[in-house]
Amino acid sequence: MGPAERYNALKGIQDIFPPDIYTWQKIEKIAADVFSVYGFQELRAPIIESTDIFVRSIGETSDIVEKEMYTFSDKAGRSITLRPEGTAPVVRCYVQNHLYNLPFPQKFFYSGPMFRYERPQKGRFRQFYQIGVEAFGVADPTIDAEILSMLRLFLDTIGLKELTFEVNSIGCEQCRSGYRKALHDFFLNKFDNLCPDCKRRFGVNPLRIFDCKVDFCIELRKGAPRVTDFLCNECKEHFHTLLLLLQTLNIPYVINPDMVRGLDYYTRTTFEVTTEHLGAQNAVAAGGRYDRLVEEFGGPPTPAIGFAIGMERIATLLKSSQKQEIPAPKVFIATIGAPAEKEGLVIADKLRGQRIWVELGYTDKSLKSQLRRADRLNTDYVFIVGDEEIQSGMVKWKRLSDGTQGKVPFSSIVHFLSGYSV
RNA sequence: GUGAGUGUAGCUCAAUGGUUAGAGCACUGGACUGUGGCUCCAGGUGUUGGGGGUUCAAGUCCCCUCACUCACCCCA
Repeated sequence: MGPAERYNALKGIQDIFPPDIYTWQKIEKIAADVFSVYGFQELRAPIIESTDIFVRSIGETSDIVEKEMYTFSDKAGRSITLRPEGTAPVVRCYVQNHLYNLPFPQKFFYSGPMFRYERPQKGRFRQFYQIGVEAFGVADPTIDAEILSMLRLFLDTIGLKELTFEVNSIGCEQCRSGYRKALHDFFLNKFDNLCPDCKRRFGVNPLRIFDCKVDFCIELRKGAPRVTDFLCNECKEHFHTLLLLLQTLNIPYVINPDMVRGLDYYTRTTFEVTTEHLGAQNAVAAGGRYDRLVEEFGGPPTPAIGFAIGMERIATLLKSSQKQEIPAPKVFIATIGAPAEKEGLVIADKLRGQRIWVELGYTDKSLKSQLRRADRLNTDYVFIVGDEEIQSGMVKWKRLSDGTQGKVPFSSIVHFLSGYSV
């Protein structure tokens, strides 16, 4: 690239602008509309936090903390991190501001950029946007079902199809210690045959061996104990009730006993919504329960559940499946000559005062080119103002959809367009 | 961090190692001097990502570098 193009956005970080921005606005609007009928209220947490907020919640051995965080020192030498996910800041905010004293249950949604230092690929960026929700205070699986119902309503409203809801339960800490031991015993005598990645996983988090796609690892893990077989009675009951509720709500789901989450704070319910149309990064939304996290942040024991939606991934799916809706001006004022240009500006001012979108033609362009521009903007009405119109006090109008035209007194333009005002 | 692929006009892409690197779309103007879409005509842009090498000759082959893309890893 030449000298004029030397400055580029950082790797894996993209600009969003028209026409794509309209897809993003649509996603945000539908999310806010849908979430609000479930009683979720917006919460804005900062995008930078003390590093240990993420280290302690996500887990020191997680990939995110080990190698993906944007961490740096501020001028006082404090370790600061750009948030790699949204839940930890919300929980910090919840505890710090004693939001558990708000009317129960407390339900929040948020949206904004997250940052992970990863190699970019399809559907994966270093700065990416999530819309997330968190519900605090309810242990009952009813709210798990509500959350999934809310996610379904959002995805339905936005118009996405061919999605799979995968659910699982990874139990509480008690179930998992028993399971971890059983898993350890199972893989111990197979250790030498595991792939290098899985050998590492064995020591760090044996659950992730289930994520491996290497053929002989898939073979080796056949017959391995499943976390669902190790659930305690309470967790088992919780999971079964959730599944019944999902059936009651006609939410089709697939139990994926291999689904493990990359963040350590999850307990019991985990879920993921996936698609076949996004390449390797196939999750459009994911979440789960985190019943211990509030307590770990110094708050009262508070069960909680949430999920996050990947905005880029939703936008990508929408762009390939739906025609992009681009807003168009209602009025274009084409003018001929300087006096007319001045008159056009006055008319435009009046219409804009009525909240009507008006574009101006500017007289350094021919009438033809002004009309062409009006057409490309997909304008509804063109007003033509020249010497004749100023003489007669009548402005010419033309409706571009069918080419009909007529005249209207300058003073009646707002009335003429009355159907278009707010 | 690892691997593979791709870099040519604003965009999508052509060009056997051989003259002055082309086409479509888009943009601007004209045919129609005050009327858009359809048609026709005209117009402009490139250090072929950058650097080095091989060759009589490199967009094309080789090396380095940068960028992008996809995949692994991991995840939204």
